[in-house]
Amino acid sequence: MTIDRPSPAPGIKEVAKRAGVSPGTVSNALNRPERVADATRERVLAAIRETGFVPNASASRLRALDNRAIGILVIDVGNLFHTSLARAAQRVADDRGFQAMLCDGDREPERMCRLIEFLESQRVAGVLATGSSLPGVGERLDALRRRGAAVVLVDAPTTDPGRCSVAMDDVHGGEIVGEHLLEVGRRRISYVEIEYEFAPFEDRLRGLRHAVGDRADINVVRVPVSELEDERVAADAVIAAGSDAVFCMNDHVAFSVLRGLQERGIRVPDDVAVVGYDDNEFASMMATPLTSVRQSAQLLGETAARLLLEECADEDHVHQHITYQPRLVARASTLGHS
Amino acid sequence: MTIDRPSPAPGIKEVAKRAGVSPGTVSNALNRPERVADATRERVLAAIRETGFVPNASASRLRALDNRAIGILVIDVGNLFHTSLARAAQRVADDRGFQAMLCDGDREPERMCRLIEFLESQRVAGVLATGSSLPGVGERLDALRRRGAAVVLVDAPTTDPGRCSVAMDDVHGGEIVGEHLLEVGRRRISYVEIEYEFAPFEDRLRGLRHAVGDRADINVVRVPVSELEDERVAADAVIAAGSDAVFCMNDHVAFSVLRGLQERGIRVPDDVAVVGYDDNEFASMMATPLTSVRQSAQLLGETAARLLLEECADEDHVHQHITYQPRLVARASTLGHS
DNA sequence: GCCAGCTGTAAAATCGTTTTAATTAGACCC
DNA sequence: GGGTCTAATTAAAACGATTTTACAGCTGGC
Repeated sequence: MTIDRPSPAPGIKEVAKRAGVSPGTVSNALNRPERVADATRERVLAAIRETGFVPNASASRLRALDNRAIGILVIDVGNLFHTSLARAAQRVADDRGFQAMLCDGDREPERMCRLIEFLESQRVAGVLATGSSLPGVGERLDALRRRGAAVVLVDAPTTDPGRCSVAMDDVHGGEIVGEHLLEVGRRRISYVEIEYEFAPFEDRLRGLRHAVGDRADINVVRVPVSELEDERVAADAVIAAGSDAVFCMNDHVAFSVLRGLQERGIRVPDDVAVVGYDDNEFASMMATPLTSVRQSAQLLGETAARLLLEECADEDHVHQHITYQPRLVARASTLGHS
Repeated sequence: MTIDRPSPAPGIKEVAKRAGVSPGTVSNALNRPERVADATRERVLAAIRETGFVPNASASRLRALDNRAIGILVIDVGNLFHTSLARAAQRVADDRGFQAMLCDGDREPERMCRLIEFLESQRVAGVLATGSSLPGVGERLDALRRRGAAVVLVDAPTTDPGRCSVAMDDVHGGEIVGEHLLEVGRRRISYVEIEYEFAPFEDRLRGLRHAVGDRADINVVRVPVSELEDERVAADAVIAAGSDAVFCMNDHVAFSVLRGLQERGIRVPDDVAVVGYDDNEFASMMATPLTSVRQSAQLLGETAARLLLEECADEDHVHQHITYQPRLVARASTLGHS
């Protein structure tokens, strides 16, 4: 038995020879069908099928002037919020014939910087980015933009006239949580966030402070990224502070706080009320359904992608800043069993 | 105020001119530092920093003989199992200096085929793929392999001598669920799967049938992909069949079945026991903690990536087939409140 | 002083496609 | 029948890097 040596990929020249035309015509048959006679086109397509030709994207992009590739950069694909955002954006890109490259920052700012550099090396037409307020990331995105790429920021409400942005109003998100916790009679609130310089998290805290004023004490707990897996760390800090409510900067953290509190025998919401953020698909399924702030990742992703592609296509595109308002979904983790 | 026109990306020639060397030397300074004098190298690196030069990846890949890029193809990044698998693989690639392109099939087999074609057009050195048993996907992967790319299959236990594979023993996974359900006294079992020709799902059913023999009735429920969002569809089918247990082919489906049953007032596990598959991070956090079959996505992803990169590097690499055994994690959804 | 051997750099070829400019072949009109 | 136009195709240049090949400048041994 002979092993079939991997044969090198057939190039446009082999296709041309087989179809009895020149390489240029093959390219035209694929990219500008109107320029080539129907009969020839048929012959070329047949030759492509027979040879299994798949164009070398590197060569195409090197010469072609229009570039139908974009990058989608998310902080953490393991986080459902980012996953749906990315996926919604990708669908939009797909529909319009753009190739989206999904990049996962894995919660590490320097990895995100490396990914932006990767996208720059790919010479993508544009980038849809989350996490622009993380250290170094914004600067790198600016450099990309100066190079001519379209950049749309998600999750960073900005008034930067040089680009588009789509965001949720995180300050308001924090406010409605504050109001809700006051309503259910809480006066000692812990705010749990990842130890991370990330603007939306700061905004949520600011909103919380603003809504609460001096009607409640606020205690801030910062969990190092490395200890995120250990649910007891955050829960213990909350217990130590003697809080009667916890506001977590996202649902994932809230879930682990819920579990940590449960392990310590703390009752939710009787002893401590818990609020999350994002209202992901699991919030309502928890043992104690989680009160959370709903923001539609899908809407954000779609809108951002639409703006990005518009900017990639239109030479004189007008930048926009869109801010959506989140809303509170109250459940048992603050209301008790009703 | 003047708007800075986006200046085109500086090329290797500008860098060369600024450093007072030839373009070839710039390339050598970056890719084969040992060939260039230290002083020259320093000058080149300085010029690169000053110009903000980022190599055009298309041009590099076009000429360069070694290709340090791989593709990671998952069926569904929205599914936590696939997310952790992809991420673990990506970390391995990262560590070894490979650029991984993450591709999300979005649960659509033809989208997966398009993505494989995309990876082929990128001329990646290898692909780590899930879902090879989906219609069309396997064929497309074969074509890719014939072209010379390394392909490692995850989630498809195969004895194909032409490539590596890493998988969980899904038949055994089905068996341990069957045994467990018999142990807790169930005799009318529904197996819920997505309407999808996917080998692992069939294997789990086969294992279930094998373990149960004629000691219990098995009823198969196939949910169309389109109705996955509606939790009542699967739950109602289970209720209609009069089952006292449901085995769902993954945790996501189990969660929605749990919710559907709850909406209908069915008690879990008193009326119906529920078992999932994957044992993802939320299984233990549900209102009724979910009995599930644990398989380490991380282990699969890491191992597969390691094999893939080994194959990309080694000319004469020996193919391996690794199968891991899953184990059952029993919780309240089959045991009741203990 | 000559030549071999070695280093570091430069010049030129190359990768596979797209684009531009040039060419050919008909068609049409007066 | 000559000239103009248009449509279809081809030949060749271009894209921006890497790789190969050639060359210049030293070193050191005889």
